Amino acid sequence: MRRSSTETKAVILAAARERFAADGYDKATIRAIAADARIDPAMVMRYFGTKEKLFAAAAEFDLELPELPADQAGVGLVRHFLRKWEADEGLQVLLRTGVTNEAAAERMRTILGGQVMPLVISLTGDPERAPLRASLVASQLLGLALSRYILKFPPMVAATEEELVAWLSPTIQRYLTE
Amino acid sequence: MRRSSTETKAVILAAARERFAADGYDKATIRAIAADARIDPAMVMRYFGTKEKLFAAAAEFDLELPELPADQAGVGLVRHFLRKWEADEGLQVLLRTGVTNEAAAERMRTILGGQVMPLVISLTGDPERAPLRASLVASQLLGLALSRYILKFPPMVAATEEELVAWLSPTIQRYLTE
DNA sequence: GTGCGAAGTCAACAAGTGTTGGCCTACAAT
DNA sequence: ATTGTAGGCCAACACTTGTTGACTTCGCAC
Repeated sequence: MRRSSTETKAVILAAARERFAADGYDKATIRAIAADARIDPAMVMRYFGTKEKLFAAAAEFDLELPELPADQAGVGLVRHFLRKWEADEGLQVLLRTGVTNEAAAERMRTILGGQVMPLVISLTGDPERAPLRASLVASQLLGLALSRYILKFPPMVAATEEELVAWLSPTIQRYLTE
Repeated sequence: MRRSSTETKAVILAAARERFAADGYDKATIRAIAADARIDPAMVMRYFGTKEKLFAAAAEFDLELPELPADQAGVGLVRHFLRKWEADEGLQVLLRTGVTNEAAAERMRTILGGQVMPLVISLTGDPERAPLRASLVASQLLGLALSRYILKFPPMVAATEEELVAWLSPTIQRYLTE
């Protein structure tokens, strides 16, 4: 039984996302990805050309930040971030490899500048301090993901979504409005 | 000109720290470390046995958290963390590889439990919520390091120590006392 | 000077990596 | 039934990695 070209490409991409998210760029082997997709490693090269290009495709990512009332931005951002992380492997892919890979780090900077900053500007109407505000917000949210999902600090793993929202949202709110 | 055994071992360890901090465990090659130390790769093995053991030695780390008056803990912790990061490569070594290496992640959990938590307990006198409080503090401080030193978000890189202390210390203070 | 042990080098290994090119083989159109 | 083509596989390449063991050389004690 044979798969269509687009089908196979999608299967490979899904397997790649999973592996990159779980293991990071270097430890996610073309052979391992191919095995997950039940396919020969050569096919991965045929469809994506190169491991770097495969990663670029797997790291495609949109935060899909919602419009938010300014006084609930903190709560909304923390909750949205947590749900996005758990629903979409893209963020984990980027964080897992951005730490040791300049291209992935650059991608995260681009997301900060292209997706987070515009929201902060529209929320605060203050283009001057928006870059710093956006970075501070990102620092706390990425720190959350790091300690809960990557380093797995036990209290962060045990905490519920609502507890985390309650603790972190005032921080985010202050970074946006103070 | 020949070096003594202990001298050589120290030179290797210093080179290893630098490489592990800059590149992470996998990309920091025994050969690269040896070249930095102007020595044959075989010597590294002779002195440390194995790459894993060399890493364990290079990742030895003490936060050296100071005693702090409870009402200035936020300011003190942020400032101490920033200075410690810049003075000692140990933290960078751990963060750069903890993201894709379970042993290093475990080490960070140990530091959280063995060094941060005790301070939080002595600061708050509340052993019940100390684990969560300590984790929240760590999440913001590690997020800071991540965005400033690893991902290099431009506004975080440009900010001065005092600006960062001013922004982050209320957060830390609240995680400790609220 | 002669040894001898410690400090250092060299060459090679086995395993794993991304990547390539040639070869099959199923399937739909003719 | 034949055949062309697109999907798939296999074996091998060139290279890098950690690691090993045999060999060399320096410098001090006698």
